[in-house]
Amino acid sequence: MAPRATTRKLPRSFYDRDTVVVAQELLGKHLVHVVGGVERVGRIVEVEAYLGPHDLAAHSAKGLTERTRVMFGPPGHAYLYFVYGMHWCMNVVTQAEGVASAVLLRALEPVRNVHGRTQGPALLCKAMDLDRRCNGHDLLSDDLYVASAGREAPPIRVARRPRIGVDYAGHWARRLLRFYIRGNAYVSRP
DNA sequence: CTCCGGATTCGT
DNA sequence: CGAATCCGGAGT
Repeated sequence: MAPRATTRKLPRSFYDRDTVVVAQELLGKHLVHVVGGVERVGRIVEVEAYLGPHDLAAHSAKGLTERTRVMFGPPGHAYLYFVYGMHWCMNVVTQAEGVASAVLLRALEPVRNVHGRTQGPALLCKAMDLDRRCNGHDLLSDDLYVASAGREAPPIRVARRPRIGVDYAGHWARRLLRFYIRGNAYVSRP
C-alpha cells in the first residue's frame, strides 16, 4: 500500500541531531504502529528529553547495561523500558551511536485506531500496542515510525516545564526538558 | 544469590 | 497517599 501523500516518514537525519531540538520538533508529528494490518496513529503532544550519561535523570546515567543498550545505539530506534512492575514506556533514540540520549513520548492525541487513553507514557504504550517486542525497533521500518503530519497541520505553541517523576536527579530535575503543545487537551499534566 | 527501587497509574 | 507488581542492577 502506498503511503498517504499527506504524511512522510521522518529520515534518520531527523533523529541524528541535538536531543532538545528533536524533542521539540517531535511535537505535532504522527506516531504510527501497524499491528495485524491495523494502522494505529497518534499525534505526539508531550515529550521529555533525556540528554545522556551526564543527565542524572536519564537511564544511561547508570552506564551501558543490558537495559540501556538501545539508548547507546544509533539514532532513529525505539527504546522501550518496563517500570513499576507493570508499565511500558517508549523513547526515540537521538544523536550519534555512542551518545546515550533519547526522547520519551509522554502523550498522544488519537488520530486513527487508537483505543483508550493516551495521556501518560504508559497509557500511550498500552493504547498503541507498544511493549517489549518494540524495544530496539528501527523507526525507519514500515510498522513503527514517526511521520510528519502533513501540510494541513496547524501551527503550535510549545510549553517548557521540568520533567515528571525525576526528583531523585538533583538539579537535573529542575531543568526545563519537558515539552508539550500548549492548550492541547491530551497533555498528561498541563 | 538476595535486595532495592523505579522516566506510572489507580483507587482510597 | 499508598498499593500494585516485576525485573534490572548492585551488592554479598
